[in-house]
Amino acid sequence: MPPLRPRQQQILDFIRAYRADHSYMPSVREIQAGCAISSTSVVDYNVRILEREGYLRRSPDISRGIELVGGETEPAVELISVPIIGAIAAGSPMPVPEAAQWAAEDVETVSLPPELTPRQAENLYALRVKGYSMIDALIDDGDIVVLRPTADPRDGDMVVAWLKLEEEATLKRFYREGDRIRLQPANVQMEPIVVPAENVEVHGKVVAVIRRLE
Amino acid sequence: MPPLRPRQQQILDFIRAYRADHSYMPSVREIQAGCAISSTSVVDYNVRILEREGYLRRSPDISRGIELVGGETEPAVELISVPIIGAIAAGSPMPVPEAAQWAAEDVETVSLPPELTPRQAENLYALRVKGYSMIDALIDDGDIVVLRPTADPRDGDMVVAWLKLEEEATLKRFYREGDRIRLQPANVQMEPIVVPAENVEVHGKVVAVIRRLE
DNA sequence: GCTGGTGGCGAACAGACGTTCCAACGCCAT
DNA sequence: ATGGCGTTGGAACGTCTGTTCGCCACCAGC
Repeated sequence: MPPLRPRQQQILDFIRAYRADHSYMPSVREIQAGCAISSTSVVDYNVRILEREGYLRRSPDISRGIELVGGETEPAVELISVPIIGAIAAGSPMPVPEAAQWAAEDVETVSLPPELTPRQAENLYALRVKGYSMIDALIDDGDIVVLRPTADPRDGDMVVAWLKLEEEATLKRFYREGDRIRLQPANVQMEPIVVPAENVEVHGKVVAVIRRLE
Repeated sequence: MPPLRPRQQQILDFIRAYRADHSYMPSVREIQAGCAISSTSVVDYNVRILEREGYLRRSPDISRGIELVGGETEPAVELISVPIIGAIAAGSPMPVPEAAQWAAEDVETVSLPPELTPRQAENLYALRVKGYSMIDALIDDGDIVVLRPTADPRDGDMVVAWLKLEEEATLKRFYREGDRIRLQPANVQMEPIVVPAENVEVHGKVVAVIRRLE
């Protein structure tokens, strides 16, 4: 980006400052007054340059339709809220994500920062881990695992698997091996388990793990 | 707050949905079209009620001057940004947080959601874990550990400890035992190590661990 | 019946607002 | 000078947009 002219920098600063006080963007005439410019056309002229240089975007013919392109435009859309719909523990029945639970008001939620948000962020849900049965997946008691529903995971994905016979939920890396499935602990020191495909029910794949200490 | 009429709920939902797609607020006529209302006066009538009930605020005579009153006006204060000032691995020198690094522009950062933010959130920094040497603390290669500087941790805190003799950084729970210090792995199956206090340098305590898969 | 309150409808008004056009100014190389 | 170029000023145009006003449908209570 080439350096901005004083006028353009002034206008950009004004827009940023305006945003701190209002939830909407300034109009051309407010920018004019705020920067002591004598004509709206000068504002339009310079805003047009700012748009060309990539500092902001405009929606034509829409009042106050300026958008700052920098990160701080809409943090709300970047911080997605994920419901913690239950707990997961070996031997306990697996909570299944149901749309009915999502709407409930009293469900605890975690917010995912942008860095943790997966590309496909729909229908995410979270589970709180109870006990130490997931320790071979490097998951501690109390950790939050964020999941995306998948019935058909790819090899190497970390999935939450329900072993029907053993009636046990487990968190492992998933590998298909013919008609059997190898579930590999994340901890390299530990041995994998291999089970028939029909004994495994994959509920979702892990997209993030969050541990809060202190 | 009294329950909203269907029309008002519909309008409120539309405004919230609109907000996800645009950085500006909808005009009365856009609400009209989006809610299949045949007159702008109906929109005005119901928006006026929504304002009276406290669901939103309006700036008179200002285009698109609706503001949602709900929490998402200033999410910036809830989402704190933590710099990732380096990597941590056994045998490599410990990165020390320095103010100089914080201001640097090219430092990668993580954002902590409100749920992860500790009560005392000042001078936080983060390290990216390299290798599998922290696996007994349930920390995987690539994990992000968020730290708060502490020279004097309390028993049971998970700390970043630098073993001077071994020239090794490690992540363990910290217990004082007379003039020695016991460093207890988070993984209960593993044995603690006990070292003289003068051989240990505590750099910070872990307040969160973030693991991103996929 | 009459009445008042609620909610919807359509049209019109007035101001807010983006956009355009043209003249003029300073600056610099020709 | 002379002309091109970037920038400013002033004004007007046309649309966008909030607001208002009158009218109607429905319903409950008198």
